[in-house]
Amino acid sequence: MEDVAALAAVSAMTVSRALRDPTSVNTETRLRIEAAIDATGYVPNRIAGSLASRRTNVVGLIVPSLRNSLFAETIQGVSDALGAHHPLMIADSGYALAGEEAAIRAFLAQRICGIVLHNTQHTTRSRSMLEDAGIPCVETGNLTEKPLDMTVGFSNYDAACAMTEYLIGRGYKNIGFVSLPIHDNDRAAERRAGFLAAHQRRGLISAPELLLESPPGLRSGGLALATLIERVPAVDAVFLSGDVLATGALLEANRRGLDVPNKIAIVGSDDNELQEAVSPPLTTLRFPRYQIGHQAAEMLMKRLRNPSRDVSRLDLGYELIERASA
Amino acid sequence: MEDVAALAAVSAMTVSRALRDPTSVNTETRLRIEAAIDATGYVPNRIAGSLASRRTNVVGLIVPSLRNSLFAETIQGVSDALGAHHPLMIADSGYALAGEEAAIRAFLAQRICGIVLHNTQHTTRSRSMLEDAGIPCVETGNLTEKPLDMTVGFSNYDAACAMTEYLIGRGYKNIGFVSLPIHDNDRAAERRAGFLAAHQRRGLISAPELLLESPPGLRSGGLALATLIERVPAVDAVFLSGDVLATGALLEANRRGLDVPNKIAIVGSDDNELQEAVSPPLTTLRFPRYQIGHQAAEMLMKRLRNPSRDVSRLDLGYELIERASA
DNA sequence: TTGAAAGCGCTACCAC
DNA sequence: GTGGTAGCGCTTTCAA
Repeated sequence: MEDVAALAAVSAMTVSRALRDPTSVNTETRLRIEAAIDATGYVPNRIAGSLASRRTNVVGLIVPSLRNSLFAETIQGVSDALGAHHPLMIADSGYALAGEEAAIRAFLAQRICGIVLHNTQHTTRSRSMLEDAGIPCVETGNLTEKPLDMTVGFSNYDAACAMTEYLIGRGYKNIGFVSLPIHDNDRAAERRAGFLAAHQRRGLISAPELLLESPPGLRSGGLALATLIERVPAVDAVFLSGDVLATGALLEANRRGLDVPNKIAIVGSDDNELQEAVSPPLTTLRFPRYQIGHQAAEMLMKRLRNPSRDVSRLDLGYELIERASA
Repeated sequence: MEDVAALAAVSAMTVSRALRDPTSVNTETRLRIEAAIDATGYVPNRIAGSLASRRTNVVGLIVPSLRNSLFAETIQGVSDALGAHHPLMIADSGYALAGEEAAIRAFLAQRICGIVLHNTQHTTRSRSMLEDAGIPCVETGNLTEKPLDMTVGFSNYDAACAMTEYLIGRGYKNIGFVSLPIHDNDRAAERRAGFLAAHQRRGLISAPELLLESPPGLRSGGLALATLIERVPAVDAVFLSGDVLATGALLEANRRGLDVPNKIAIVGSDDNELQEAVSPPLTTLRFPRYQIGHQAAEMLMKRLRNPSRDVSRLDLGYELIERASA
C-alpha cells in the first residue's frame, strides 16, 4: 500500500480511504490511485484490514453434507446473495452436532461476521460460543419456534403432516414412512413427528413397523420399499421423505411391476426434475431451497448494516405438488 | 489471550506457543493453559495470527457452479482432505472466466494459502495474479499439458475420444454429440475435440448438424435428443456429455417409444446411481470426482509443508462403463 | 479533502 | 522451557 501511495503521490491513508469509499476522495486523486494500483498489481490485504477494523466480511456456512444436491441449492442461494464483497467459508458437519461445533469454533477463530446454519439443534457449547461471539446467525433447516437469532425456512413438521393428511384423505390406510436417520437430524425428526401427528389428528394409529430410517440414495429408496412390503404386506402407500429415496422406491416398484398408485402409492419430498420425469410422475413436496439460502444471506447482510433485531423469522413455506403417484 | 495468560500465570507468549505446538510447552504449564482457555471461553484470533505470521490456513476453491452435483463431489473431497485445520473458502465462477478472476482477486485479498481451480483456462490477469501471489495452485477440471502449477484430474479429450471410438467400433454411423455450452468451458471444448478426433482417427466425418450445445438439465437432454432426430433422422447414436443430459435423453426416448439401443443408442458421462437405475441402464463414462477433490487438497497441503516442486501432474483417469444403452 | 500517530492481537526473533 | 520486544499492514481517531 505504501508503494501505491508513493506512486500516486499521496499518503497510505488516502489510498486506504479510496479503496473503502471512492467517493470520500477527490476524483483526480482517486484516478491517480487507481492507476497506481493497476501499475503495481497491488492486492489489498484484508487480513490486516480486518485486524485493524476488528471485523471481516467473511460469512460462514455449515451444511450437513456438501455432496448433497439439496444443500447445494441453498449454498448457491447464499453465494449469489452475498456477492463478491462477502467471501463465503463453508464446512460440513457430517450430519453430526459435534461436527457442527468444530466448524463453528474454526469459523469463530477466523472472525466471520455472520453465520448460516442448517441445523436448529446444537450442542450447548455451540450455543454459548455463538452467543459470546455476538454475530448474527441464521438457522435454515427447520423453522424453529425459538431460534438462536434469526431463522428462515419452512416447517418440516407441517409439510410432513400435510402430505400425510393428503394420503389419509385419499383413503390410504397403511402408510409407510421412510426418513433419513433421525440421530442429530432435527429435520428428519420433525417430519416423522408430523407424520405421526397427522395420523393422530385423523384418529388413526400408525404401526411402528411402518416407520423406517434409511441412508440416502436411489438404491436405498428401493431397498426401503422392499423392506416395508416385506414387513407389512398390506402397506398401500409409502411416504419417503428425504433426498432421492422416493424416486428410488418408484423405480423399484416399476421393476417389480407394482402398479403405482393403485397397488401402492409412493410420494416424496424435495421435488426435482427427476421426480417429474419418472413414470408415474411423483406427488411430492417442494421446498424453496435456493430462496432459503438467498434470504438467509440477505437477512445476515441486513443485520450487518443495521444491527437492529426486527425481522427474525421468515417462513418460506412449502408446496404439495400433486401428480400421479398417489 | 492476555486473560488466559494471566489466569494460567504464564506469559501470552507461552499461551501462543501452547496453542500452536502443545509439545513445545511443559505438560503442567499446558494443562494450566488449557484450563484457563476453558474457563475464559477464549477463541484464538486467527486474523491476528495470520497477520503476524504472514500466512493463513485458508484454502480457496472455485467451481463453475455450486448447485451442480458433479462439483459437489469434488467439493466434498476437498473439504474432507482439508479437515478442521484448513478452513475452506468457496466461490463460483458462474461458468465465466471473468467470474473466476473476480473470485481469485477476492481470495487473494483474504491471503489464502493455496487454491483449487476447476478451470484450466484463465484470463491473463488471473494468471498473473496467481503467479504474483506465489501460492500453490491445483487445477482440476481438465488434465492440462501446461498447468499453472499442479493439476489433478482426467483428460476430457481422451475420455470423449474413447467413448466415441467405442460407438464407432459398435457400428454406429451417425453419431450425435451434445455438450454443455463451450464458451469459457474448456472441459466441454476438450470433449468435443475428442469426439471429432475419434472420427478422424477412424476415417469418418462428423456432420456439423450432429453437434449440439445444450444447457444442463434432464429436460434439456430430452430436448437435445428431439432436436438431433429432427435435424438428422438417420442419427443412430447420441453421446451426451454433461450433467444429466444423457438420462434426460433416455427418458425422452422411452417416452417416444424408441428402442434403445436398437433404434438409437444413447450414452452419457459422469456416471451416477440414476444412470444405472434407468432402463436400459446407460453406457457411460465414470470420473473420479471425489478423488480429484481429495487429491487436489492433499497436493496442496503437501506443497505447503514442503515447498518443493515435485508431484505436479496426477492423472486419475476415467472408466468407460459398458451397460445396455449402446 | 488529506495526513500522522497509535494500535488491532497475535507471532518471529532473540535473550534468558 | 519461558518471556520480552518489535512489528505484520492495515484502520481508527484526531488534527490540519
